[in-house]
Amino acid sequence: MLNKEIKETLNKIVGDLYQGVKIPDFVVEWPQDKGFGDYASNVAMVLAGKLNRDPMEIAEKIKDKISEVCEDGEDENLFSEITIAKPGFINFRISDKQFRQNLCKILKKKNEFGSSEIGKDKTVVIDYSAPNIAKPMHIGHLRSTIIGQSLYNIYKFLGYKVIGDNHLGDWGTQFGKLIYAYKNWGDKKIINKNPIEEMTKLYIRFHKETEKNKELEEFARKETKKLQDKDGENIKIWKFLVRESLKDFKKIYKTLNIKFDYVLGESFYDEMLAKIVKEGLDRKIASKSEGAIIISLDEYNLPPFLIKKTDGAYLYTTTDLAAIKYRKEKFKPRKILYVVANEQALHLQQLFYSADLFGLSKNIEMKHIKFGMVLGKTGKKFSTRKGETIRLDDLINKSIKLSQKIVEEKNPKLTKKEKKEIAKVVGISAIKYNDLSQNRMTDIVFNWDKMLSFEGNSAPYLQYTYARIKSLRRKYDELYRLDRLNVFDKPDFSLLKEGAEKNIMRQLIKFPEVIESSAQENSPHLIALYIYELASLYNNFYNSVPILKSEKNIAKARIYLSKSVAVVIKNGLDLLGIDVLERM
RNA sequence: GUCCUCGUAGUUCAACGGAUAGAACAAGGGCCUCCUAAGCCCUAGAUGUAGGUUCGAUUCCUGCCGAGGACACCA
Repeated sequence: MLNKEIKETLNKIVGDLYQGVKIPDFVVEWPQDKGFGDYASNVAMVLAGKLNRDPMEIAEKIKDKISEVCEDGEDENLFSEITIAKPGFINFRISDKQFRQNLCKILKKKNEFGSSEIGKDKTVVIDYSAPNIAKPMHIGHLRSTIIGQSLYNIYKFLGYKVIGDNHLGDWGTQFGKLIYAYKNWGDKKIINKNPIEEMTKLYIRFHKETEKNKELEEFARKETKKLQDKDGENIKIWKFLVRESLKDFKKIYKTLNIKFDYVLGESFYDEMLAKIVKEGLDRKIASKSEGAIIISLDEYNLPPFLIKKTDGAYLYTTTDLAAIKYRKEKFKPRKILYVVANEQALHLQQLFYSADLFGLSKNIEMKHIKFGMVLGKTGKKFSTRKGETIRLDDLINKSIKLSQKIVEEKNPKLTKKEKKEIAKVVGISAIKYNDLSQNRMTDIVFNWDKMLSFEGNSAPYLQYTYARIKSLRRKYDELYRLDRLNVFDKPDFSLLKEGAEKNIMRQLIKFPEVIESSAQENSPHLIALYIYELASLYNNFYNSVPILKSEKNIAKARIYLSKSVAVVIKNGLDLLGIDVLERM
């Protein structure tokens, strides 16, 4: 990757020039204004501060040295020009040859372009989605699910061994409530017809009744305890709920193309919980407090972590600790990423410190990948208990329906089958892209119009760009089908001299760097942003120069440039878990 | 009360401490006898507030104001 090469070169040169000086952190980046060059570095300015000298003077020296190291002759070199600018920037212009070679590389590597081996022999566990059993998946699960899957794809593309784990909420107090409601108010016939639907109603009813009768909480607690003690009837009801829920979840995962390597719910760790707590007590990590067992986190300035309740039942805290232990032993990961909403920040902080105390986090980077919450139109949290949330299946259906209408409008000539397929892909993509294109920690106030946007910076825009290129390609093949010269000759990219073409080539060369930084920052949105910029540059090009109608050799070069763009758009969208379309 | 996250055009979002703060939607104007107008081009419009750190701050630090969230027996 060019940014790394440049950084290395600079490091070496600065090391030579200023021996014995510790080189401070500096960056090699893309200047906002391409007038400055393709890459820029602030190395002279950071050095100037340290050496107390004029940055321009240092920049000049570095520049001269690079010119010495590199030979002249534009075609052989990485750089065609190095300049220095105002406060002390060193700007690099990449030679045309590099750009042309990069096009060849893209066309050769195709769907491998942008991938790497930097993650070789490293394992990363990603914990995402994690819906609760016996409730429909709702809007609140969307971000974790989509962002998690995208991170999964990105790490995999970089050569990591990735373990996707869906830590289902299939254990705990909520089941006491559900079991109580099921036993007392449930009508088996109705429930069997539509299990999750009916159980959700019962759940909501439970909370309503509790407001009138506090005793219910106590009854529910008892049912939970009975379940955890493996009471036959309760286990049976529980199994039924898990089975039915999974059926529903799987439908949604299939639609959204979400995959897991493991689906280890909280119940999976049940056996380990007593041991963990005992170990904690034995090693004096945990202690008794007010009848419960806690891990005191005073030294980290955090509230205590409750791992066993007064009534003897365990909590998700205990389960989460057990899960770390299990993952550490089974997968030996470098990293564990928790793709979980912001509201869990405290819990995860406590969890990570507790894991530290247990010595579980040695050599493992545990990270909370947070995101803002999706809020109701009142600007407050949606409440499942009050039944006000938006169901994921409803959202998906609504989006597909809307996109169906738009396909009909825009492209009535397509066959019915095609329209249906396009509507499905576009509808789902729009929802995904809406989330993945922003890294916002701010909460999202849910809004149908924004969620289902099909214009501007949206998935359909990118898919449209891709489909356009595919269409060009089909026409091109037809046009030159019998032209030997054009069939066998390689494209001559040196014919690409337009500004719009250069802009595209500049953008294409960045792709591998973007993927790497998106993994580093755990931010799929960097990829989304990048593809959007690429598509935008391409559409500008498309509208400003003729492609098929230009001179034969230029047409060929432009077609292959277009093809490179299509490859990169597809690779990028793949990483986001978004499908492309041949036509739309 | 303590802690966490966030305040950027009318709206939704960009900008590893860098050069003139970028887009999209909405508003106004233009571009289909020409490769997909789900597109392209042009116009107007923003860093909550007061300080500090430095060559340089939307970004880092502190105070204030505002929004959301969390704060031991739910997950």
